Amino acid sequence: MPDALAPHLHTLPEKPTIDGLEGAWMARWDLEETYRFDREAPRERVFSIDTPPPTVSGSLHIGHVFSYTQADVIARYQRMNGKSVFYPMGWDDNGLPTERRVENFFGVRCDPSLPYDPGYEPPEKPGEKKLSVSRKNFVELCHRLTAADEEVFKNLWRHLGISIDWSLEYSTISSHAQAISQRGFLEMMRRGEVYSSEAPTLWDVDFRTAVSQAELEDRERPANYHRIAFEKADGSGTIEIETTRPELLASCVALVAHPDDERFKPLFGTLVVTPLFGVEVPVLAHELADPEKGSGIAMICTFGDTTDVTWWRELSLATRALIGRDGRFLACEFGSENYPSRDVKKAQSLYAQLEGRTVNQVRAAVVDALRESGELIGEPRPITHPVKFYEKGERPLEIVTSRQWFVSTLEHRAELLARGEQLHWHPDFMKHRYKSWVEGLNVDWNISRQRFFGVPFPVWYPTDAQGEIDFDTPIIPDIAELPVDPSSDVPRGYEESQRNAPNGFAGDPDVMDTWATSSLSPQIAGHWGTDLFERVFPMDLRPQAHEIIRTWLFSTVVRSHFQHDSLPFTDALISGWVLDPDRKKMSKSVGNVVTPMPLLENHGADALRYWAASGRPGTDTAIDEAQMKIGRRLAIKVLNASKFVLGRLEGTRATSISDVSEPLDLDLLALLANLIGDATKAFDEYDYARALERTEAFFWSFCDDYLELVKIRAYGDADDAPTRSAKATLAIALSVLQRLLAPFIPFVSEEVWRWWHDGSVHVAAWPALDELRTAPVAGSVFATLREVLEAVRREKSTAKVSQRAEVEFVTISAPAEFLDDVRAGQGDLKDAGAIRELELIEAADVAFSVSLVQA
RNA sequence: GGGCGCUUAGCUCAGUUGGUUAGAGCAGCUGAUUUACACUCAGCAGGUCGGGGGUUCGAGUCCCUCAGCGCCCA
Repeated sequence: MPDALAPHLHTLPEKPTIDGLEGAWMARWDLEETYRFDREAPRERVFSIDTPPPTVSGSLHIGHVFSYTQADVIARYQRMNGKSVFYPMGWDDNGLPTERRVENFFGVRCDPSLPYDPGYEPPEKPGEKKLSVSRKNFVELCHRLTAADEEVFKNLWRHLGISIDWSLEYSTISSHAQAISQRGFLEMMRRGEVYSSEAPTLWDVDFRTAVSQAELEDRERPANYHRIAFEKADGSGTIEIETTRPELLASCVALVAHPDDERFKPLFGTLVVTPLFGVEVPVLAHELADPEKGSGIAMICTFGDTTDVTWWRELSLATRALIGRDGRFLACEFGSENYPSRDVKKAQSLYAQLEGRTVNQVRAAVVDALRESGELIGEPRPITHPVKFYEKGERPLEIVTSRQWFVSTLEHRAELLARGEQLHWHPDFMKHRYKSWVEGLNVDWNISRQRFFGVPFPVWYPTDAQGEIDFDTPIIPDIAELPVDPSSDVPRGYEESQRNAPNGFAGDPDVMDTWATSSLSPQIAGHWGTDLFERVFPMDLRPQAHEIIRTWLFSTVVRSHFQHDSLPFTDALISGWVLDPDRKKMSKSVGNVVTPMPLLENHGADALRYWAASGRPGTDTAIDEAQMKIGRRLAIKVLNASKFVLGRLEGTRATSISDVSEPLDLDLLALLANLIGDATKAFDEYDYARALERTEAFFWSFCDDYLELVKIRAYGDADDAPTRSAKATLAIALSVLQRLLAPFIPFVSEEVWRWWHDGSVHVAAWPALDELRTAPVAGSVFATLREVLEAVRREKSTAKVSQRAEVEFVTISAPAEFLDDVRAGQGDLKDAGAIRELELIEAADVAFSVSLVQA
């Protein structure tokens, strides 16, 4: 920049305003392709960002502004730093949230058994009762609605000035993303990192799908302890257990107590008989039985909770699963091999009343029956305890046995922990979230969902002569054929007529978990398989919120570890939460969710960005409109100060750094050099908030003190050395400050930059120390002059006169060095303070005496 | 139960490897007022740095302990 400052001033506006800047610059950036990624840039000149693809079916909220601004500030810094920034935007549009939104928006429901209707149009308004549509029609409606939702999000990012290269836009349900997901799956299959198995799985009975460990949450729920008597098989008495789930009595396969529990030691290996159903079950020992809980001995049912699954597996117990996929009790026949009973007739007649009913209904019926038979001891005792829910669900999860695809994570736990150590976390302490999650994994990652709008598994299965599916020898397509939809595509060597027929084939009916797709965001955005991928992978930065460390971050690390033997990104920038103004977490149920658009309209994009960039990485931050107003004030100040400085430069010969000669000016440049060093270091450490804070403080002091000191000198009728020194310094400082502020307040920065430059500030070079060619050590002239000026201002304030009021003389008693500084800038000081005379007296301590001109 | 973070002025937050008298902004109060900016400027006031103990010449900062708030994992 630098050597020829004030080259060609464009016209300065008479009355500059920040209103309307957004629309104008948004359009101009599009036109000039300011944020376009240079496809030819070599890897070392690329800065690639693994942008979080938002779920467009979720509501837009202020958290998006917060987190995406923090990433954008880094992107803009890197771009100015000479990097070609790979900054794509993706939309995570598949999955349950979209399905649910489509169901409500159009008033439809997916019924996969229906045939496709090519001319289908949903009703104008959703009716009372949901209309059933085919799977393909349903998926089409999902595409239609997400396309509209994406526009809303895109509009916000553009208004916020997020410097996305929109030519890199992707969606996780596109055909490209499906092909990548399916390829990723097939390669894991080839390497033996996925497997399918029929196993007890956590199941949401409303959504009728399996869910993974990462999607669980514990909720405190009221329940009742029921004390129930089991008769010993030899008739020698009873054992009392306590359970919160008496409805599962018919599923009971054993009782269990801790191996060291003296109360039950003599009973281990003996049999007891379940009440009501008369089934003989063993009494067993296992460490997971908690002697403190209930009566110290528990009933194992298949399956009441995940501990039951562990017991069932480790103790090799019978399976008496009675809850179906819809949460209702299945049929069963007492007296059959798996359901023996001492009193088949009694058991069957009771169970006949339970079959087909819900969990709550069965619980009530069983408790009544126990009360009647006298086997319920006392009355149910209310407690509250944590119950596992699907995070988006409304009823407790059940455990249902079904066939699912799993990714083997447990056996790779140590490697995955090592990856977490290898990753650079910002802030560093966020790595504990990852660590404790990986350490707490207890099941492999279930990636199958029994849903519709998602990436299908690229797998078919042969059927035998009886039409039974052989899951052990799946039929898979070639990579080149992807994406495939096994529910409509036919595997090689088969014909459509053989679908679900004996000696034919069957397509895998499930779709992948959304995280199984979005965990490939680097591969999808970077076009895995092309040279682009080599230029952007591993990504330089993964910006994201902390609540999805266990899902998105973890799953991306897993996929990259398996596929590329590397981390998917070197650095993770973890944003905090946005809290409501009362520092409460925002949530839909509380109704305190804040939408960004009104704030954006009221305060402007630069103001919102200022607030967001003031929040340090990982720190939860309350919505603070006062802070936004300060950002707006800063933007306005930048506008006015720029106009003032550039007005001084108008019509003068171009200045250069070699014109800077006055001690005050040299000092300012040295301080500016310090600022550049601080801000650059802070950015390199992802501490953008610190860079902002330093730059902002400098800028205000530049305006209130430096400008005040030199404004008269800079007027200079004569084009003499002191005047040229001031003008050169003003030009350099303005140029540097505009660039340092550009990542934070891009709209106003661009506006003022273009008053005197042709290109965009956002692709201008980040300020470098060698632009200033000045002594790295700042002197004290500026600080000294400021101190004297403050004393003069204080005197005038106390006297309640104008700051422009004249001062007869100022007596300064101070050490020699201080007086030298004053002498070095006494002309500026007299101008700024309207001081007639300075009297300098050498003394040990600094003291001032200010005499105002009497009115 | 294990872990992480936070606790500094009325509010929101800085405070780097321990080092002068703990800082900023906002709010408050007192003023100023046409030559960049009222979307302005100046000044003032406001803090036993959550409690207790320790290390040190010296602690907001390091160690121990207790408490409160928030979150993560089980």
